[in-house]
Formats: sequence, C-alpha cells, structure tokens
Amino acid sequence: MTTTRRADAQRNIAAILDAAAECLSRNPAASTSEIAKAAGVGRVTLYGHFPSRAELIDAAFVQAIATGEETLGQVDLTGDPRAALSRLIESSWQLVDRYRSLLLAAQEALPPGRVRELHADPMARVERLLERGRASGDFRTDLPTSWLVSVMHNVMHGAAGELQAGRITSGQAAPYITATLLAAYTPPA
Amino acid sequence: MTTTRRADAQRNIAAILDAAAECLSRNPAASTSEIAKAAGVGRVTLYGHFPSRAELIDAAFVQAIATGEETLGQVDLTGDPRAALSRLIESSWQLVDRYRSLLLAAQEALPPGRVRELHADPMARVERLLERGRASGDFRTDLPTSWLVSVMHNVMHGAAGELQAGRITSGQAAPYITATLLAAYTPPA
DNA sequence: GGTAACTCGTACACTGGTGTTCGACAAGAG
DNA sequence: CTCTTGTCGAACACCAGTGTACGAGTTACC
Repeated sequence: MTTTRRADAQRNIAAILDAAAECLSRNPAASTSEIAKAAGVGRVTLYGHFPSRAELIDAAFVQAIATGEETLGQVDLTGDPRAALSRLIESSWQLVDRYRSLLLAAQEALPPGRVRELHADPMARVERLLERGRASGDFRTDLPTSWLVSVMHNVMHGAAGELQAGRITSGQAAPYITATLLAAYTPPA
Repeated sequence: MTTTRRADAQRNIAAILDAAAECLSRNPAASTSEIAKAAGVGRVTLYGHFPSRAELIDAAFVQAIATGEETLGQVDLTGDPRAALSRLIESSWQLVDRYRSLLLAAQEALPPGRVRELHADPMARVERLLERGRASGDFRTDLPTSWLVSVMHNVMHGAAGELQAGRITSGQAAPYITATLLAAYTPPA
C-alpha cells in the first residue's frame, strides 16, 4: 500500500519522526515549525505527510513505544521474580527517562485514553511478571496488580523529574527505584 | 498598605482567587475570561487586581498552600512514626486530590523552582517526620530522605490520576497509598 | 528523458489567548 | 454629598500557532 512511496519521501518521514521525538523530548510544546526545521524539511512537507500536529505526535509516540518494546523484549523475565523485576526496571528506566516529555506531549495532544491504549503492550509485560511473583508469594497480593503497576509508573516518572532537577544523578536513579519498588511490593508481615 | 482598599474590591479579589482555584482545578489551562466569569466579574477588573495570568495563578497557589497548611498543622505527628505517617498521608491525600490540577497549572505558568519554593513548608513537615522515623529505626536509611519525600509525592499524584480515570474509588486511595508507602519505607532485611 | 511524485518558500486565513485603553457608570468612605 | 476608588463592556493591538493554497522548482523512478 505505502510501498508506492518514493525513496526520498520515506527518508523525510523518518527524519520528521526522529526530529519530532527529539524536539518533543526537549520541549513537549514544540511547534510544527521547530520540528520541521530540526528534520531539515519545510513545514509544508511535514503537513504533506501528517495531516495534523496531533497525528504527528501519535506517530512519533507509536514509534517510541515500538523501539522500546524491542529493547524490553530482550529482558530475561524468568527465574526469581524479584531479580527479574530488577532487570525489567533497569531497562524500563532508560526508556522512561528518554521519552518522558514525549509522553507529556502525547498526553495533552491526544484524545484521552489513547496514550494508555498505546501502552498496553509494555503494561501487560509488567503485569505478567507481577502476577507470577504474586502467585509464588514473592509479591504482595493485598493490593490490586493495576495499582502496583501504577506505582511503578509514577515512581519512575518521579525519578526522571528528580534527575532533570539535578537532585539525583543518573547513576543513582535505577538503584533507588529498584530498592523502593522491591520494598513496596514485599508482602506485609 | 493594602488596608486602603475599598470593601467591594477586597470581596472581588477573594472571589477571583476562589474562582481561579476552582476553574484551574477543573482545567489547568483555564483562561482569564473563564476565571473572571466564574468570579462574577469583568475581565478588566481581574487585570486591575492581578497584573498577569501568572501572578494570578501564583496568588491562587499561595492561598491553596496556606489553607492546606492550616489543615496539616492539626495532624498529630507524635508517637509511633508509622502511625503518624498514616495520619499525615490521610490528610495530605485530601489536599493533593483537590489541588492536583491547580498544581499542574502552576508548574507550567510559574518560573521553574517557584512551585517547589512554595512547597517548602509542607515538605519540611514530611521531612521532619521521616527523619524522626529514621532515627528510631522505623524507616529505612539506605535511601536519602529527599528521595523518600519525592516517592510519597509521586505516589499520591499517581493515585489522584487513577481516581480521576475511575480505576480506583475515592475510598480506596488513602489505604492503598498508606500500605504502599509504609512498605516502601520499611528498612530492608 | 519524460513523467509523476515530491519539495520548497511565501503568503494567507483563522483561531484563541493576553494585556491595554477608553469613557461611562456605580459604590464605598469620610 | 462629594470625591475617590473601583467596575464594566466593548474595542483594540498583538502574538504565536495551526492548517491551506499556490506555483515554481527538484528528484526519484522506469
């Protein structure tokens, strides 16, 4: 269907998508002009490929999720659930930190629920691991899994904020998050 | 200094401040027209009292913090640190939930750091309690206090989001937050 | 080398907000 | 009762962003 696109057009689309991810990651309110300029392309060309700013952000976000999934898919989630969670956090953290403000941009430009819809895959991965740990008695079962997922999400984004504000270093983030979440998920005595 | 203000002017200022808090709590991007209308006042009158949208938000935020501090000041923080923390969470949660999107508005309208500056008092209260619990061995000391505060902040705001999205009920929020934070703050084995 | 696909810059219409100005009018203070 | 202070609506200038239209020029493809 889209194979009929000319080669330079495909290159431009890719450049625009990359520029969008980069610009929006620096400033969630980046304008289409900024993005076009960063992609080395005219603003009109951008609108030739993406009908609106919102659809551009959607596409950039979809791409970010897809590349993230590629990384996350290589994490070994077998064995001790607590160790597996540590590994998953380590990888997820990199992604959350990188795409933090792209997420912000998506949240205010896309219809409500759309962001969550696109997060379905990564969320399911976390849920599966948590469920397994709950079944084995490693993680608490007195709180719903969805809540535990949300806690993980918020702690990570909070860490990204602390890092950006210079109150923690990039080396501290992952250990702090891991220590916090492992404790939070431990079954109460 | 401002005692020279006429009575109706003072009433209008209060009405505008209240309307600002209410409108911005529904929609962080509320316009000055909306706020003026909600206050039953002309837009010009609003600008007569507040030189800019940003200063209005600042004033509304300051007021919110002040009334919040009044509530928080009545919480008993003595005795068992874990029980004290539970009480503090219960009260703080109400405030976070109510002023959630006013905070968002402030974050994007005020210069960076200003929000944190205004948060100094409530943050100091949490810090004191955490420090006391760390000294008594009730809370972990392998992570910086500032990080623990940030975790509390983020978990609460995350809960507000879950509540707004209808994924938890208002009755569940406080217990979930308490159970999560008490576990997260427990010293590791 | 011809053709269709693509790109470019400029210019334009539109939207929605901010902050100001004006002049007439109302209300509180003394 | 008077004078100052405050209020009102309407209008205006301004800005920044979005999305569209045009026409000339370029580039890949076969």
